[in-house]
Amino acid sequence: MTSAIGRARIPESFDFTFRATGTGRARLGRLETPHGGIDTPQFMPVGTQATVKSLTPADLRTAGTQIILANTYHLSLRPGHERIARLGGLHRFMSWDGPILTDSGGFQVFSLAHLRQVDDDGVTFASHLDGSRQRLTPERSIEIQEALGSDIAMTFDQLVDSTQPADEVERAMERTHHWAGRCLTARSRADQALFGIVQGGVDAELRRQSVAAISGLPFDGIAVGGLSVGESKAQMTETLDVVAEALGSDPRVRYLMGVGSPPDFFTAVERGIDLFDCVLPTRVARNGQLWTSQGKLNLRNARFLDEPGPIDPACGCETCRNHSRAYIAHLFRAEELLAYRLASVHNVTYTLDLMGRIRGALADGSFTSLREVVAAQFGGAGPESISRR
RNA sequence: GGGUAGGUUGAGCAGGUGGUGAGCUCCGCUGACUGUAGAUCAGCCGUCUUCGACUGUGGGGGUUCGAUUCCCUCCCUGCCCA
Repeated sequence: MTSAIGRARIPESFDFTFRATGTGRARLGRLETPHGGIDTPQFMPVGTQATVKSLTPADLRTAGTQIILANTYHLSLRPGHERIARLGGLHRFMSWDGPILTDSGGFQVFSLAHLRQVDDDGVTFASHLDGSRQRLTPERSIEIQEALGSDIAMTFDQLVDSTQPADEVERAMERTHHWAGRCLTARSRADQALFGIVQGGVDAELRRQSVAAISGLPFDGIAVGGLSVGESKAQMTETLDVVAEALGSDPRVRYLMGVGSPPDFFTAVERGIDLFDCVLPTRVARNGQLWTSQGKLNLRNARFLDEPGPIDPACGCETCRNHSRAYIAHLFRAEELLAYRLASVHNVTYTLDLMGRIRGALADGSFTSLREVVAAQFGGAGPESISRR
């Protein structure tokens, strides 16, 4: 094998083909991986700890899942990536034989900010489980992801929220660029793709610099990170415009990390995004919020206790075929575990169905009207800004 | 029948031994959630004309400038004894 950093081609078992659709920069594509193909635009349910919370692999399959996301940081702490490797790798461990993308732990640099210290070489965490000192570097992240055996690994990056001063955003971006090169050097598996991550906050010039730096490296895909972390919708849209313009005709698959809501998908697909992941569909499901052809429902609201119909008459998921709103509302009140599964089954199905509808609309030219329908259901363009605790 | 401990806002409690009881936890109502330390978090949760005001400590009466507190009486509940 040639040195990893010099390899410009996607690993042998990977392939991404796409075609322009005539709708903005939107593309229709197909990404092949060792564990199966992915139709794009596509959404990846998040299974941080080797499980999409409350769902079985069979549930995921039935919902139409083509690829899931799992997490380097969490799995390295528990049960440990070496243990997962000994048990045959992540696919066998969790009994999911479809494609898996692993996040690098970079997001935890952001979400666990109060438990870590960043330096130019890497990040030291105090484990959220037992406080023990944990070191994550680009090399270490790749080592863990290779042990897990995901189909797609992500580079270790640093993201900052939009409230940070400009020099802090720039410094995190430059670290991300250095770390990107180190990740490429560290990779050793030919059956695992590696995606670079563009950072730069909401500053157009920094984003252009970051696109130039990351797209100039031989990554198998390009991710856009550092969005949906507190900036306004307008800022996210503008940043996606800048990134799309800067990427130009780059043929690699494009992944917008951590997005999103139904209206967000349209914003991003129009700007050339092929892949999404987000905890939103599964997290809000566990908190009683169900996404439907009539918009968002909060099943904790009293009125649902007396409604005999399904969550969404337009949905064919297990939940909607078999259970009433009244029943699910009852399960939430009683804190019965089935509530979480039924709600998650529905929201994942809704989200993946929506992706399918988006692909269909791109194919037949009805994207714009679909976007308007969904925007009407979900309150226009959604919240003015993306909040975060 | 005798004794004893109690009765505080839907429930369970805290507090208060003469000087402004609306405090907590449930329940309930509503909202939030965007590369998951999240089956979580936040607000509200007696009434009203809600930056404030009023009402409320089982019922009634008394003492007092002032009573949840002291006195009388009645009602209700738990436990013990007959």
